[in-house]
Amino acid sequence: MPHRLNERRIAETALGLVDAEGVDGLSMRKLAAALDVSPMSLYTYYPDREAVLEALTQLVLAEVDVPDEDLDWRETIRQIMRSIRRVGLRHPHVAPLINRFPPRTPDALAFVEAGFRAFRRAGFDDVSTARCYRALAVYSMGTFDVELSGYFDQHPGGHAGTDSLAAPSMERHLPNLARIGPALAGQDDGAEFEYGLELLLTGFAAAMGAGGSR
Amino acid sequence: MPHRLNERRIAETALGLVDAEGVDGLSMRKLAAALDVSPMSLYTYYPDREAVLEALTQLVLAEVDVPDEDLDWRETIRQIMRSIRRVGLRHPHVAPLINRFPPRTPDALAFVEAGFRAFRRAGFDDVSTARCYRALAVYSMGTFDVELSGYFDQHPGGHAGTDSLAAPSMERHLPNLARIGPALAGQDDGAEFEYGLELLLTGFAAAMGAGGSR
DNA sequence: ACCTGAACACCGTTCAAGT
DNA sequence: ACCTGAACACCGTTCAAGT
Repeated sequence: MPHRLNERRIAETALGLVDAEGVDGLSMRKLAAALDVSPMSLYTYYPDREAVLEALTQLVLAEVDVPDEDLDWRETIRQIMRSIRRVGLRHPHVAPLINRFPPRTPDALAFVEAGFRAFRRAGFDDVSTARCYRALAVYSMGTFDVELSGYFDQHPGGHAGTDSLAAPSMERHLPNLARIGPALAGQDDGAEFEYGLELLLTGFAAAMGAGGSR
Repeated sequence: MPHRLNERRIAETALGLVDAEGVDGLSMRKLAAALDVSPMSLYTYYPDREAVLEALTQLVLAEVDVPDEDLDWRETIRQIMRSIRRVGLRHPHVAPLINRFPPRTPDALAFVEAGFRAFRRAGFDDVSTARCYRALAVYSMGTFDVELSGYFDQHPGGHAGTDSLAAPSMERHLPNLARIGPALAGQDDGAEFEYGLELLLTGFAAAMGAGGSR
């Protein structure tokens, strides 16, 4: 009765390691050590390290909340998108993996199905729904990219470049960048997320009204 | 007169390796071999592998075209965004790096400055310009994520899952996903990109008219 | 300063073998 | 089937040394 290894326990332990030390901090050897087994025993359950990363991503995607069924389609999408963002903020090191591995397990697909249901209830046809889903996927992934890796923190003109030696030369050659930098650095992540989200929802609604499906 | 090593030549050779073999295919040892020097000589020019990846990304960002100055602001943004997408398609293995490393060199920042100029000419204030720029950054990065890694090709309900053994059970438990899958698989990347882009531009224009800056 | 070879501390995964 | 230890073919980077 030694170790009771199984797919789920391996994925959960791997998720803990990635949350704690980042994706690069997850090695098959460290994972095995954390489970108190030999490295090669993991290969009974997963063909390679990539499969472990995919599996741990499914666990995280399953954390996305499914809204109540009686909501307006806009509010349903808002709640799903906000929950996705919260999950990303809770697992910042997993966010890049979410952008690589689509949901696959039934638990991970629950929020996708819920979103599709909302569009259908609202009268969107399948092609329009696919189009909206794609736009929302693009938006959540892009949000992870800019928000969770401090993209604008390192962006010249933002906080980083302001008081560097290069600043005078930047004002000369890139005056607009220099002027807009502070506005970029002062952005509120949550507010910008809501702004873009409403912009998408408004666009979807307009396409609907113009004859998207009826 | 041996090797004439320098920052740029290293970055260009590294870009060639990444284009050919992917990010994982770039090792300091292989890069050194391609330049016919010892691995450690690279560390005279770059502190570590990460810095080499950042440098090669700057080279790629510098490939983005800067539109003519006499264009409408919408058309300026369209042309910049399309050029970014083309650059990503030309260097698919570099796209994930573009999502991690902001433009830093003057050449890489040229298109950013051009975009800021266009917004300014159109009367956007700095805060609105920063907001639009962020939304466009989110959009281009999300586009790279979904388009260049075949996100929807592996997505259940799309091409992959259709004729698998799990299909019947999926139709039972995730009926909307099953129905919308084909529409997702049939999407035209270019058309969807244009759709989302117009949606953003329309939203920006509406915010302007409603008193964004005047 | 620029470049080197040797070494250190790791990797993922294959293999042959055990139960 | 499940798990093991040893080995292979790599890594990035430190170090001490050369010019």
